[in-house]
Amino acid sequence: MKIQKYSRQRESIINYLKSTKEHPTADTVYMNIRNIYPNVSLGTVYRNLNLLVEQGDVLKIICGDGSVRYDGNPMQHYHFICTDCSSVQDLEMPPESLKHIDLIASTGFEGDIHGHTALFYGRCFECKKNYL
Amino acid sequence: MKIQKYSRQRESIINYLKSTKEHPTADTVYMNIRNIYPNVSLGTVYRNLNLLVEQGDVLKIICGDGSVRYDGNPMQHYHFICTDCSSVQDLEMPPESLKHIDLIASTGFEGDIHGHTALFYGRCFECKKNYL
DNA sequence: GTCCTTGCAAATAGTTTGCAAGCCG
DNA sequence: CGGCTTGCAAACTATTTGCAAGGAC
Repeated sequence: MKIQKYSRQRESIINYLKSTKEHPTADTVYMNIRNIYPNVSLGTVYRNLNLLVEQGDVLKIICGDGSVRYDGNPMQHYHFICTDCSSVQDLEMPPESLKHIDLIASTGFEGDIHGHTALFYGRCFECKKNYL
Repeated sequence: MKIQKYSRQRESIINYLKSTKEHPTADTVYMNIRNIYPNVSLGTVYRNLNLLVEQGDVLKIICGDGSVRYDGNPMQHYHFICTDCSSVQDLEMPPESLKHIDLIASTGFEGDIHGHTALFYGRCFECKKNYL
């Protein structure tokens, strides 16, 4: 891990990410940080997001359509994305509850499987209400 | 499904995709089609890939890093990506062997889960040899 | 003072689109 | 012929990077 100095922009980014459950995009982070530091640049936001992801302080979520979102909770957990409103939500399931699928995937495969990524989709609670 | 006319470029793209297990990127498809039709444009390749994916003739694979690859086998199946050489390989496991994880993910979640995407990673058979 | 970090702008990668010409049916 | 498809180039989106000025320690 390389030497790193304090920066209020970085602090502000991580604070914002830890304060929300929205799983914002880089651009949404940028919009929010600009409320506090109006001169912050998008480049700075990207540089810090990459840094935080590298350090393991923030998760980078690649959604099913290739778009990218960030999560201030670095603990391993699974995500759900609503096919109606595109919101990304955390799932409560314990992370180890899917550990066995690596073994299932290994059957008949000659390489070594070390892990997986998974993303669940469907209709979220809010959108479900519109279908009554 | 809209009216569609034959085009040798499209035919050539689907033939190429069905002939390989490499899971090529759009650019790799372009390179290969250019061997047959040197004047084909990248725009045409993208237009046809999107069309084929829409029609369900081809799968679009979003890799863990957000890069995109295409698969000429449209049957549902899971993929493995090697963390050493980045190759993408098909897994033999029956697609229904993971159907139960949607139920696991549903516990404690108020929305409806309709499905999931999953991608396995590790070291492929070829790369494994280099570690003996 | 050193050198990490920033703002700005330009550069890049991947993909899409407008348009006139070309090809299928 | 009508209209889907193409090649070409320009446009676009998301992200990265070079550089001189600013800030942390």
